[in-house]
Amino acid sequence: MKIGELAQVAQTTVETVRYYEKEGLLPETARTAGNFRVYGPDHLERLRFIRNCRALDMSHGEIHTLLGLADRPSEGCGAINAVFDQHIAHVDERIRELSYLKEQLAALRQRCQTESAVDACGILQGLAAMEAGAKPERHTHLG
Amino acid sequence: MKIGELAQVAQTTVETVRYYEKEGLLPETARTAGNFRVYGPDHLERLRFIRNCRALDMSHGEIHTLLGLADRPSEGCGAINAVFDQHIAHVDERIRELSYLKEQLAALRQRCQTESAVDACGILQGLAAMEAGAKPERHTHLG
DNA sequence: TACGCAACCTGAAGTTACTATAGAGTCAAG
DNA sequence: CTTGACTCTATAGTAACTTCAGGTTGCGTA
Repeated sequence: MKIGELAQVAQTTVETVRYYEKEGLLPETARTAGNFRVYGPDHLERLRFIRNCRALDMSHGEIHTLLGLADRPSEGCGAINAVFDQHIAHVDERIRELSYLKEQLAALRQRCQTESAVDACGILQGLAAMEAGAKPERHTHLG
Repeated sequence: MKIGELAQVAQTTVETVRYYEKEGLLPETARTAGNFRVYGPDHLERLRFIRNCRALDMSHGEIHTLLGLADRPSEGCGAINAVFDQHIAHVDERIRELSYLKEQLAALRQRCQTESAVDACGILQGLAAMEAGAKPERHTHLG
């Protein structure tokens, strides 16, 4: 099949497929006489794998590692589990960060329940007065 | 004061300050004879405000809107509350998304508790078999 | 056979909020 | 007068794409 069909059955876009090829997540394919990319079932399976990893918010680096490990079946899956566990830790940490943000936001929101004048707006006052301190280091690639 | 001191007291970096100026979040300043930027207390207050908004993961767009509203005190703070509420909704939505991800990840992780061979690794099988479907539309700028 | 149109090709630029680097100028102290 | 810290501008890099410009290919049809 050609790239358009591949993209469609894998629920993604043509541009994304070409991008994955350029990034080395998908291998370069054979071409037709007219220079169109030709794909088979293996490519589809790999693309589905990648899209599923992305749906779980894994980074390209993590996916690349996973694909490499899957291609070397001799090594057992301990390393795979490790990548996975680390990713779960990333998600957990981001959830904790956002929950903390939500608390702060809720506290600020409390400060302006009425349609008052801007000078008296508790939210603006709060935003000006907050002491944020240095930003915490990122341990996750999740935004 | 000069840019280094400003950055230090606002807990950020010189590069970030210059970047905010270029983006229009901070106004252009007066310069010394030697072309160094000169800042006063107003600049510091505005920079602190911006950093606090960023600590709450607001986008530059949101901050720009907020600053604009704060500069026009006539209009009351209803619009400010609206920006704020929408941002809270963003954070909420992202927490829900990540919680769902976490469930899926935990379910996959269940499938490989042992140090088995890669061929039998339940995680890889799960990643290949998942039906992710089209990616949900983003209603938030949070990653 | 010629035409139109959808699908394909490459390469480059835009997105967000910075961070990092290069190369040059300024200024106060010793 | 030199050293070193600080500042300046402009440019490129980050992640994971998306968008765009400008040009082929290939199929259906008149």
